[in-house]
Amino acid sequence: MNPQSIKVACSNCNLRELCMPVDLSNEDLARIDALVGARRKVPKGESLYLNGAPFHALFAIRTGFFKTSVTLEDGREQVTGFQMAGEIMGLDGIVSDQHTCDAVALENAEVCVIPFDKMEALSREVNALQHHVHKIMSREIVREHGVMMMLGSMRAEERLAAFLLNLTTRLHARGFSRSELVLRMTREEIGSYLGLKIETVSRTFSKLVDDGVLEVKQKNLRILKPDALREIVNAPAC
Amino acid sequence: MNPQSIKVACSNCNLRELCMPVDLSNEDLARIDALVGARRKVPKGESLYLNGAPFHALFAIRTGFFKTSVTLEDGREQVTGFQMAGEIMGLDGIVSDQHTCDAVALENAEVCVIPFDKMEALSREVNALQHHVHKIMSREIVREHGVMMMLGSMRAEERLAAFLLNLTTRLHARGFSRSELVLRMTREEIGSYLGLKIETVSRTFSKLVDDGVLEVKQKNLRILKPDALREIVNAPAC
DNA sequence: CCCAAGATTTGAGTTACATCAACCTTTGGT
DNA sequence: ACCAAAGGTTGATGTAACTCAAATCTTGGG
Repeated sequence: MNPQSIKVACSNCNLRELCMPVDLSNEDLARIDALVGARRKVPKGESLYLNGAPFHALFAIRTGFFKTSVTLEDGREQVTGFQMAGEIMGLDGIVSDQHTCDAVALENAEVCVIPFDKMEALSREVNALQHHVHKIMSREIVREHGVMMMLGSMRAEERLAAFLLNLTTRLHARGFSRSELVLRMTREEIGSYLGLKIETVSRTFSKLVDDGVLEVKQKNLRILKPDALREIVNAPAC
Repeated sequence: MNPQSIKVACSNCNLRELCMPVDLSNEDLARIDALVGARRKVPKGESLYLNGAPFHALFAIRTGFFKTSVTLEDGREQVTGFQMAGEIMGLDGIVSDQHTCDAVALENAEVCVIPFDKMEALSREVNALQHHVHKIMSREIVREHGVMMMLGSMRAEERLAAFLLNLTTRLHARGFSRSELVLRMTREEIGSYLGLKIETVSRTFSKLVDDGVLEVKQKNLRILKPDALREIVNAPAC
């Protein structure tokens, strides 16, 4: 198929149920189609936006994989999340009309650009869209509560187990295997996200392999005992 | 003044500029007045809502001080934030129509109850309100990025310094001193928020006192060297 | 006013994770 | 295809923060 012939339209996007409200009338759906102005390709390693960049749009990931991170003056980076197809990025920029974190593609990616002023205008008219936007932002707040719990209260093995379960859950919702996955990020990025050093991430992976919970071949993982991962998260200090 | 005579109205609320959009017409302001259904008193130690409770309203703090926290199955609690007058609580409940954290008053408090369906309806008509709500949610997301940075990348002394600077900044915006404050939370709650044990919090306070940065008398703090606190946050590992 | 329960501080010893270091593996540019 | 650079693993050692323990201080109910 000719790339140019791919219609930029939510209505025939196979991610629709992930990033758009359900139960829209055809008319409303057409209006939402009109909302998505353009697509943008982001090659692996390049940024979708950087801290300080002016904010004017949200981004819905069509394909690819991103990390977001904040950086301290002295250079310390904290990865705040990993985002995959169907997820919305850029919410951090609304409050100050500037982005306050970096969003970098971890593999070649393509995003739908959703101009925020147009989205606000349309969500005044389409109630389902309005509520959907509120839910997306609320979901992000709740997700971050989980990260805070992980960083503040869990030990290394629990953090890694929680991270892997979270990844596989989201991948499975996108039609991938529950038990096999390919990590798109480096050990260092995992460590930054989990508040651990790279050596600790590596050792914790090795321990899970020794325990027969995981198979690890580079970035390819196979989860042999998903219940063991769940036990690690729930029944910790033992 | 008779308590009953206090009018429930944003238009004459001295916190208006903290929790409401500015530059509203008198007409829009009146409609926002009508939005705030009731006030609710929350005595010290009691909850405004708990994890699992049905969500139907946001809450604007009029007086008092809250903590929010999430709890793991095994009982570990992670404090996710401390909230003071003018701040909005309950955003976590939107995504699933249930609250997903606990909100507990750390001193006698009073909140304005903002029914969420009414707020959505009005924000379809008052653009400034709509954008204000988006900003509030975005601000919370950005705040949580900062907490993640704190938990994932800072050492105990940096975390406490960042915490104190954040508190005094917010208190100062409400007309309080930049240098003196009264902690409304226990050392344990500070520790939970900062991902530290109570003994570490206590020792870190003691070190800051030894260094002449702080005076601590119970929950009363005086910041003697605010610049020293800023240096601790920015120039860490030394 | 008193006392029990809760909160805080401080000291001593322990540990999970970090740091330092060496080595191995993979990747991408020429 | 080669090689330098980047990513990853593993071992030895260090340390910030945790745990355990005891003493002190504060607070609220009767």
